[in-house]
Amino acid sequence: MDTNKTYTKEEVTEIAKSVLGKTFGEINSYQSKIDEFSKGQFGHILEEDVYGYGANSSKDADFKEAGIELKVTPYKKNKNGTLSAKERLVITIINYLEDYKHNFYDSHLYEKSKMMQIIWYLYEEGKKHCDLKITHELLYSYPEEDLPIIINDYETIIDKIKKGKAEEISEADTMYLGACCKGANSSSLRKQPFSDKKAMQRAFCLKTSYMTQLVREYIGGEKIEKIIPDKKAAKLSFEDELINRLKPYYGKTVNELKELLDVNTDAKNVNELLLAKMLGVKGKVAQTDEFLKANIVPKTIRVEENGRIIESMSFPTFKFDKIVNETWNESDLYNIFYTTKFMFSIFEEKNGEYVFSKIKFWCMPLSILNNDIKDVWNKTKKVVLSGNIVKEVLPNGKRITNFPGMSENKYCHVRPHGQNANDNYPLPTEDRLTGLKEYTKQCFWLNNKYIKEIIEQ
DNA sequence: GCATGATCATGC
DNA sequence: GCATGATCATGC
Repeated sequence: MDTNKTYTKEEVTEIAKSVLGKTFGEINSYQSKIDEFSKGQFGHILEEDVYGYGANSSKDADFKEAGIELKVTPYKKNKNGTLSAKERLVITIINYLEDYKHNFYDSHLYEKSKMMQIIWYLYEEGKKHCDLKITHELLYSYPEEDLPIIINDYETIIDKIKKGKAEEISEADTMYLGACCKGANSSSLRKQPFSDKKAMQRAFCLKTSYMTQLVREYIGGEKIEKIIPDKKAAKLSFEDELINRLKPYYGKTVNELKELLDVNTDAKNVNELLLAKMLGVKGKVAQTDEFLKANIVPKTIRVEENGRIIESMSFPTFKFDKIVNETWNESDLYNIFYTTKFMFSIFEEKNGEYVFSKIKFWCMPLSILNNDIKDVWNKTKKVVLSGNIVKEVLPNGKRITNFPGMSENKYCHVRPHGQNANDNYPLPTEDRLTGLKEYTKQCFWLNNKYIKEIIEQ
């Protein structure tokens, strides 16, 4: 193997093109050994067998002369025919003790990501790794319209390190560039410069939601509407820019907004339509380039005249046989809160009419996620696993359960969420009291009182 | 008044 | 058919 091989930019891409349509089994030189190889091997096979250099995690770029980093990454086809990235694209480990000294263009992150030769393979469940096929490649550098957001993300992460809060950095804090936890236990704890608290090791990454849009754009050929097409001209961060655009509408009633924006409907999703109009979006706000890439989920919140928020906020139902077989960090609940930023549109009741009062961006603080929310999840798992779901059946047929209720935890609870009580998922353990083998679909809800606290912060 | 179980309505 | 957001019903 020639470890001194150097390539030009063109050669790197030319070689990437030469493996399109091939499986990993076809391109590796010792196929007999790798019917089943580990996940980290995908990149090594490209590095060693295709480009002919040794595995490399040094500070230099993979192709130093060309200034290019090689990235091999999976995508998948969803049941509904759409494409998604299978995972986030990890760029480089964050060095808490050093990275805060550098601005974006001066950073190790930029060095490792300013130009990346991305090679995509199609992940298919149940297939052997050697049978997975490489299908697309892209010589990628940050698009001009994404760069201001990525730089702002970098600064957000660095700011948290400077504030001595490295242990609180969540992927949902930022939009496209995330800081994801690397390592599962206390052996992955690292020192940080401005606090005595140790923080979990983290890496800079392009978020899964960002990679999904890249896949849909380059592999799927999709064109997606942007809220701010020219971000270079924008002086404010994306969030502040949105708030600025919406501010003129603060304090107006729903009826005034309908009139002003020429929305003539009494449909249930009228608030969604109004928001789109206020932002000058033709389609749905949730389906714009920025919201999809950043995994921002818009939610409407209504506050009653007396200040109460009547409804708690629901999340997707969980499958009983799935939750009992997962660890906390693998769970859907953890991943929703770890990666999702919410945009709350708040409507307040005044004199019997709803007034658009403001929007607020929010993500779940890690300190709550990994304590209270985790406790509720653990208890739920235990209830399902032990078969102790039903506590009592009332004469009217209503079933009182042992799932963690609203009064047990300040932040979230578990409650039914199906078409009706007979909309069931199978149980891994028969329910002891009733002998039921399946049970009403349930989901986690954010407590209405906690939502009130969030929007008042 | 509020927690909790249940259900409706809409859109994909 | 089902997920999701919205809402109802009951009883303490």
